[in-house]
Amino acid sequence: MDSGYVTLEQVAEHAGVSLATASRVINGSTRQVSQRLRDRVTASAQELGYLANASAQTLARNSSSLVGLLVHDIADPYFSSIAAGVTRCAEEQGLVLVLGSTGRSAQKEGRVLAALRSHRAKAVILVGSRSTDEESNARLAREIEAFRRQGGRVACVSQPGLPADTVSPDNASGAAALARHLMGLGHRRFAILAGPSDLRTARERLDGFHGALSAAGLELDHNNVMHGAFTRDGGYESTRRLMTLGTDATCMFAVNDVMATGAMAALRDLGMKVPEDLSVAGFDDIPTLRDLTPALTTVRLPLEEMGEQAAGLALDADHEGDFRVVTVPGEVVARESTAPPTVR
Amino acid sequence: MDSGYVTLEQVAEHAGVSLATASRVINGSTRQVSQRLRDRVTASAQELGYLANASAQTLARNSSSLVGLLVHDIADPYFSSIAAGVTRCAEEQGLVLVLGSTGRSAQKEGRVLAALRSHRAKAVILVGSRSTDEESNARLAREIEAFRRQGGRVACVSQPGLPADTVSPDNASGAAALARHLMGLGHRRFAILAGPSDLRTARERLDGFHGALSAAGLELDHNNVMHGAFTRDGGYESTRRLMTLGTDATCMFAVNDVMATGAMAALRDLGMKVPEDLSVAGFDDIPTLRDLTPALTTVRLPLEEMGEQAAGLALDADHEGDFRVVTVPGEVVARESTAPPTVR
DNA sequence: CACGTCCCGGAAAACTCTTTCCCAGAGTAG
DNA sequence: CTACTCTGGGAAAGAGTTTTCCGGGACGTG
Repeated sequence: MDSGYVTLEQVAEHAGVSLATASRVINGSTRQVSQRLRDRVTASAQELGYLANASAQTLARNSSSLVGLLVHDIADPYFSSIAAGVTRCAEEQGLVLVLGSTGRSAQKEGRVLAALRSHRAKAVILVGSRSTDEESNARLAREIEAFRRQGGRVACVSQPGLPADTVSPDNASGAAALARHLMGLGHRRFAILAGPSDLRTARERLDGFHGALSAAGLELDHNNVMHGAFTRDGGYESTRRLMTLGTDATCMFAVNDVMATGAMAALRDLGMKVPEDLSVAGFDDIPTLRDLTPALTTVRLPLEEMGEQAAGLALDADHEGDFRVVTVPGEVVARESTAPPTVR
Repeated sequence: MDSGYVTLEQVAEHAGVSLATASRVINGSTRQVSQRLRDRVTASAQELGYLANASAQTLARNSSSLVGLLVHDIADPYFSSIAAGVTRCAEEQGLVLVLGSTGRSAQKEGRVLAALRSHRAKAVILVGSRSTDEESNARLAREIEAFRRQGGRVACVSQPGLPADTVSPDNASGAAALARHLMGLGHRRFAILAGPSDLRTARERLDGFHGALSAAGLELDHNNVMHGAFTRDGGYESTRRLMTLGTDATCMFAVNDVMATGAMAALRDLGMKVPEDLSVAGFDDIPTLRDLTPALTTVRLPLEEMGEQAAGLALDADHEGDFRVVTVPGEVVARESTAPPTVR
């Protein structure tokens, strides 16, 4: 019961070959090794219970098997769904996933990125849109460049515009399609829970929705657009505020499902019925939230697949050219939370 | 604009000191370095943009700043909540979190554990109960031992009985308290969605609930205990099965919230009203599921805190004695999904 | 003033791999 | 039969840190 480590040198000695040969057998390099020695080495490794020292390998190869995943909040089902896709993909390739939860802090993000660089991570996947603040985006772009210069690959989800491969939902089109669907039900006056005004994803969904209304000749009353946090509680708060101020809307669009969840809770607390008193629609189609009642009309995004795709982009080593952008369409899913407006 | 790396040697040269001195300054070893040299080194490091090579450090120190977190499924809100707590704690200590999603496969679990060993991870946190299968538990125990022999620390959440520090919810007491609460409402005949029969957590909750019923002189009809998957769909399926077979229960206990969610969906699809036709209670109090209607009566567990506590146990370096067990009490939260039984 | 002690700087070994370079032997073409 | 090319094995040079060990100077004591 030795408590120490078995090194490759010990394996080599046990097998009666040189260190070089042992290394070539264990990691399957380009060089050939005769079947005889090959068997001897694998048998010895097996017998001694050899486990390679990952840091030594990383040091020697100057490249590790680590892959980074940066999300804002892993407890948010939006991110955890994407994370599940990334995990699956990383595991398939025998890579080790490093999870960073940044809480939307650019500083934390920088720290994690530096740690990944310091570990010579093979790739990093940045999930979730940053602010539209030019300066912090520029800093992020620089960090990405530094990462890439060191031989790492970078992919983003939901953050187009960065110097990296990107998987991005078509927020504008999805929101526009949703708007058209809702207009088709007969709605003419909308309220929007628009999330933070400087968040790219929120902004695109708002603009897409707004654009479709305009195209149909409808105005969007400024008083009906509420900005607030991109969370369940943000949706709750914004809705209460909206209702306190009063609104003539017959339908409310929350730019993501968790905000819509908060909205429905607020309406319930206010004694309003969805969809009878007000229709509510969201965006994302978070799996865990599909069991809400009334079931939420929303725009479905294949979150897990998006995670897988991003991982695929980041790990597809032999691509060198321009940055690829995969646009993921959203699909309107009509459920019970929306209905034709009640005639008053 | 060099595309390469800055090494400590370059920093040392730039500062006009030896490699040893530079190392002592940068990582703050036990040895003293004069203020003068200290300043010179930090200035040089700053100026050159030095970033330590983590694998070289790991190799030299034989210990890394990696911490592993093993969950069954990161998309499950139970695990992602706990993960959020662990992440926070790890980040505070400047550690890098490695996420492994095992999908309840002992084999995958073994692979991730080996990877962590190979990286000389400082600690690993195993979340979620394994099966009650003796053999796979023994194998896991051996892996844990191997990990610890290499100097790593181990903590578990919800998996007592392993040779490691443990944070464990008091499943039996929580379920018993819930049972008493439901009996207090007037229920006498219960149905139970019991999850997999070989899953420790599920079993404990079932036994705790059952025990409280027995203590009150109530029988639990075997036909009213449904085993099935520990998931939303498992809950859905089990409920449909139960209803097809027919039941005299007035109240249903699902051993976790996600199963309860599936149960409520199934009841809705069958045209039954909760709680009028049947009361439903769950366990865990998953934050994302708090907005279900009717709101779910459940047993609240402080999931994020549990994650933090586990991380705390695993990272509290100067504890050497026996395995510590932190038992986390659950608190019954009465909501709308349960009500006194309707007199028929 | 001689001697021991302390403090701090540097040289070099150690950590465990990968990979380059060299070499011996076998096979092949002329 | 010579000269050349392959093939596969081994020695050794890295990769970037940490840490041990050694030594020189300052300081205090007798």
